[in-house]
Amino acid sequence: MNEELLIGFGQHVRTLRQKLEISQEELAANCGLDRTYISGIERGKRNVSLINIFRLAEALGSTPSALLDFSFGVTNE
Amino acid sequence: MNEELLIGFGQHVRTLRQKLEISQEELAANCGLDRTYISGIERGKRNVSLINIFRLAEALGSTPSALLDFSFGVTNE
DNA sequence: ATGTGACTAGGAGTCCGTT
DNA sequence: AAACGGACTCCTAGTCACA
Repeated sequence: MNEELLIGFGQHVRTLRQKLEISQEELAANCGLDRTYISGIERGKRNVSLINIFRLAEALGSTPSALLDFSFGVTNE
Repeated sequence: MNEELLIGFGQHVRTLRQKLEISQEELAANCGLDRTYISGIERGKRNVSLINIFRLAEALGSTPSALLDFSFGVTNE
């Protein structure tokens, strides 16, 4: 299911952010996005688009490719 | 700039599709998207969202991570 | 410092067609 | 087979007040 995918992505973003020991607010500032938007992403409520994936990756000191490299419960048949 | 990013992504999609020797129409059918939408993506006119990146990756016999692993002219900065 | 619901504008994505 | 356009629906980007 798609929901799982967004949640998996969000958790991955959160993990990377916490590794940097920065708040959602700081991350938001670093990539020019809104704090509540970051919150929505980490909770899997947002279907982020390509451009914002690149922005996030940069702000997280990672790469877009690495940002999509996560496992998620493939409830999908 | 963002435009370069979308174009880079689009070219990468096109390359992968041509390796499979399938048409845009076939790719569209394989990932449940519209033919004209695929065309737009390959031309760098579309800012694809996360869920569709995953769908494209699957239909291309690749991974989302690999799909974002391309270089693009960083006209940025 | 974060979660959440609601909101508008604009873009994602579809469907018709022509070149 | 693919580029491109118009018109359409619905969702995402981005922001707000508030829990």
